Amino acid sequence: MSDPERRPGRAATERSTRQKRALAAVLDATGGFRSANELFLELRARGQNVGLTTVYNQLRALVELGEVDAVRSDDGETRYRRCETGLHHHHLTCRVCGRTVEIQGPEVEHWADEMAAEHGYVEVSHTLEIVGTCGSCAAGGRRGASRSAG
Amino acid sequence: MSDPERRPGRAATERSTRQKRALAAVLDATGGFRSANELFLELRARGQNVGLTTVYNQLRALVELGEVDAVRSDDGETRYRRCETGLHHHHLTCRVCGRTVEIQGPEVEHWADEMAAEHGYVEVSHTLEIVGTCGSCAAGGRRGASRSAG
DNA sequence: GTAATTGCAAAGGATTTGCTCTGGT
DNA sequence: ACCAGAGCAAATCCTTTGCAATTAC
Repeated sequence: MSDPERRPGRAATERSTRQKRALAAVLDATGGFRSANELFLELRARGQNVGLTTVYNQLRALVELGEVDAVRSDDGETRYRRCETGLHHHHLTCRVCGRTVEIQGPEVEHWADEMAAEHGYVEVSHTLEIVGTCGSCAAGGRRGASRSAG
Repeated sequence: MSDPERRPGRAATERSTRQKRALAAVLDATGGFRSANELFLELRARGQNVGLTTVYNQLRALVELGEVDAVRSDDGETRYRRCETGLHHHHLTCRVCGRTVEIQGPEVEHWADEMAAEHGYVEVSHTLEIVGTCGSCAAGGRRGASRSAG
């Protein structure tokens, strides 16, 4: 009995493998968010054949460990990127170009906890997403018509 | 050939139908976000049998028309709610029994706008969801739900 | 040696599309 | 009548799971 949360066959982070190292390298090399598939492709491009399943498994493990950030994009994909800070933070995303900025708000965290406590809620967690049009996109006169087909 | 954007068989908003009215009614009745399936089930509960496909089609059309807001939740579902043109409130939801409390936070609204402005973002909107375990549920059978991040 | 890990094949779940029938105007 | 709209069935897309083979330690 080691970890009651672990299911057989699913990845954890106990042993160092070629695949884990390769994925970590790609995550390090890319500053922004990437979908699991993009990471998978990038690994191939680097000559590191890592199974898509493994990419997903590792990504999930990393998210649980808080080492990677996961965000759902409008088209249904989950995009990942290495966390810049281990702290809890939120994202400010541009609805046109997708540029994302990590922001922190102690006030918000506090407010959320306070509200929850006030109503007798415990084990609270929250999600806050801010979407807007970034300066460049707003200036470029580009309409927010990035909404094309999926 | 009237609307070049429209594909055959897909819903628009030209004719009034029983289904559209039913969906609109449910959206009106529920202040918060609901998944397509929840709306579908709610319609059934009301004795209004509307196909799930139709719910999806209408929801999509409404989102495109800007009458409904769509947000992706962490578990992969898209949740919808009628757009409110005024100050919106947030929801504090119990992860066990689903009890929901409406809360308002002028500070948060302000903070979000401030953050966005600070980074040069305009036309900002945000979504905030707080999830926890309410008093009753915490007192009763507790679960080791480890939902984090957000 | 042995449990952790990989990754193919297949399953799953949400959402969309093909297509045909229904119904609003 | 005529075409927007409804909705079943099947297809898609992203992600997870079953499980046998592989590999780190």
